[in-house]
Amino acid sequence: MPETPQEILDEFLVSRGLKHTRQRKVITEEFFRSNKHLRIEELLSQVRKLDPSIGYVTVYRTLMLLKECGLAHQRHFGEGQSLFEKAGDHHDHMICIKCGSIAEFEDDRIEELQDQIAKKKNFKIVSHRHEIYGCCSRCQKE
Amino acid sequence: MPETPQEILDEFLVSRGLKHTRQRKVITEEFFRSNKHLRIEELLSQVRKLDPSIGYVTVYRTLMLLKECGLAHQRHFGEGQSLFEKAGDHHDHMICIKCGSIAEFEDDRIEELQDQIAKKKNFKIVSHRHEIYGCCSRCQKE
DNA sequence: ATAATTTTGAAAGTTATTTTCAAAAATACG
DNA sequence: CGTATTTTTGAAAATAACTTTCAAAATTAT
Repeated sequence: MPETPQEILDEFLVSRGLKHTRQRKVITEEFFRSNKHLRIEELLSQVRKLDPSIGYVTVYRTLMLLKECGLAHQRHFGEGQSLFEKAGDHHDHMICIKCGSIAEFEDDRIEELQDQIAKKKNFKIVSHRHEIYGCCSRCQKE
Repeated sequence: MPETPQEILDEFLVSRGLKHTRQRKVITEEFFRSNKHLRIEELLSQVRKLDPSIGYVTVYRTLMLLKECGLAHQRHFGEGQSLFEKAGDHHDHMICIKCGSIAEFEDDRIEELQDQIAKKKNFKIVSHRHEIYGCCSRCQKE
């Protein structure tokens, strides 16, 4: 029952008549091995250490697949490139505007209040994003 | 003391040695007259009803000025173009993923919880974004 | 093996801005 | 008020960050 990401991806590929490739395997493994928020370019350079022939587009497409089968989330913090993170238990983000570091937080009380607000307007929540921007403790010292 | 947006912009222009132009006046007035979230293109077409010679770039640049002097906020909901809204009392957004309508909400209890979370990590909040995505009551009926 | 499909990587195309540049407008100066 | 100086403007070119296209290469089916 607790399938690994690779197994979930495999099933997804089969269910869609898609193929198994060396590139998809390497990219997926690298993505799940690293546990940070990654830009496409970052994952690309990690993956190229293992196989220099892999191109940007393949990493991009593989991340789209991971998103489609629910194994990854794409985040757009501030401007610029988006970041991808492993799907897992829910959490929100606290982003330092100086160093770019990202801390995660979670608070059931906030989720509860959100639900109340939505219910009052008869709005059906599909997802949400809650990001706190500011200065992390390390950067405040400088 | 309670200066109008135009006055605040004027002071800002003077303080930076910038000039007063007919275009800036029209664009700013239109922006503050309408009270929705506006795309650059939307504001452009409103403004062109008053002066068809005004170009996209001037609207864009004027909005950047309004942002710089704190009179406007730029929002990036989902993908696509960004929206600009008047700065004013704080509120967050509830966005319908079907029709794109935007409702505003505000909840001091959530703000309070946020502050608590930040304090615990010794994080100094500068701003935040909190967006709820889902289906508005009207779209649910279809 | 061979045929039928899907993938891949490079290059071209998109979208939404941003920047550049020469002409036009605004303020400063005499 | 005219002229000089600087800033603006609008059109067009440039960027950033994807997204799509296409012919060659890799997979899977037969």
